Amino acid sequence: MDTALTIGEVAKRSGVATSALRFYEAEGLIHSERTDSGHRRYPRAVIRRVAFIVFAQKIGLSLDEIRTELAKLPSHRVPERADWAKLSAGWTKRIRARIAELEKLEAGLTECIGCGCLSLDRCKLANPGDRIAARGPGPRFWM
Amino acid sequence: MDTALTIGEVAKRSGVATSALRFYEAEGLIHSERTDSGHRRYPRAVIRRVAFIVFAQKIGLSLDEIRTELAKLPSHRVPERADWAKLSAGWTKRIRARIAELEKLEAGLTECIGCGCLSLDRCKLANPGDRIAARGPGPRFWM
DNA sequence: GTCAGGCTTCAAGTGCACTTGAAGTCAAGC
DNA sequence: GCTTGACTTCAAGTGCACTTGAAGCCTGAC
Repeated sequence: MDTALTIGEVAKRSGVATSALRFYEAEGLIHSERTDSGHRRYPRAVIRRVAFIVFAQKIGLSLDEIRTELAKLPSHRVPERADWAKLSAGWTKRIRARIAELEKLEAGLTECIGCGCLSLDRCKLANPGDRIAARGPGPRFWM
Repeated sequence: MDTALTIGEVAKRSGVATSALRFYEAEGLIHSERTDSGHRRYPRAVIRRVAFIVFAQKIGLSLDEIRTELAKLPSHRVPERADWAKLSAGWTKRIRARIAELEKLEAGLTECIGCGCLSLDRCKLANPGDRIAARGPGPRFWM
C-alpha cells in the first residue's frame, strides 16, 4: 500500500470527523485494512466513497439507503466514473419531487393561510391524514 | 364554553395524536382549560393553532421556532386571518432558499458526479468545510 | 527515553419530536 | 352496578446519526 491513509488524514481530507468515519465503518459503509498494531489504513478510494455519502445525505438519503446504494458498486475493482453515475441516476427524480412539494407549500402560504382557510378539515396542504403516519417515533422532517 | 373540545376530538379533527397534543401543551405550544375532574378542554381556535404547527413543521421549522412564532400572536383575543398571515410572511424566503439549494444539488449530479470530479477536495457541492459543524449531535437533514 | 498527540475499543450520551407503558380516574351506555 | 373506552400523569423508550468520555496502546519528534 503505497499511499494508504490514516483515519486522521481521511478526516482532514473529507471534513468528516474521525468518530463519524469509525461509525460509518461499523455500519459497513466504508472499509479499512489494519496495521500490525491495529490502526486503520484506508485506501485512497475511500475519499470518494465518503464524498458520495456526504452528497447522498444532502439529497436526503438515510445511511441505510446509502449502504444499499454502495453495495451496488463493483467489489472486485476500484469503481470508476460510470459506476458512480449509475448510483446517482435516480436522484434527480427525488430532488424534483422534493422541489415540487416545496413549491406546493409556497403556494399554500398565499392560498391557504392568506385566504384564511388554514383549517385541517379543509386545507389540502396541511393534509393531516397522510402526513406522518406509520413512520415510527423520532423526529420528522419535510413531509 | 359552548363548544369546547376534548383532546380526543382535537386529535380526530387535526390528525395529530393525543400524545402529541399533550406534548405540544407541555411545550407551551397550545393551551387548555380543565374540567373539575382534570380533563382537558380545548377552545375551538386550537384547531387552527395545531394546523399552523403542522404546516410550519412541513416548512422545516423546529418546535422551538414555532413556539417563538406563536408567541407573537395576540393573547387577548382570538387571532384572525391577518395575524396568521403575518407569521408566515418570512416563510416564502425560507422555501425559496431551500429550493435553490436543491437545484444546486441537482446540477451537481451531472456536473459533479457525472464529470467524475466527486472529490471533497475540489467539489463545491459536497462542501465539507461548512456542512455540519457546530450544530451539536443528533441526526442532520438537508444542509 | 519521554512526552505529546493520534490511535484503539466500548459504553453511554445527545437532540429532536414524539410514542409507549404503567397505573390509575372518569364518563356514558346497558 | 358494571363494563368499556376515554381520559389523567409520569417515566422511559424510539430512531437517527452521530459525539463524548474513559481507559489504554502506539508513533514520531526531540
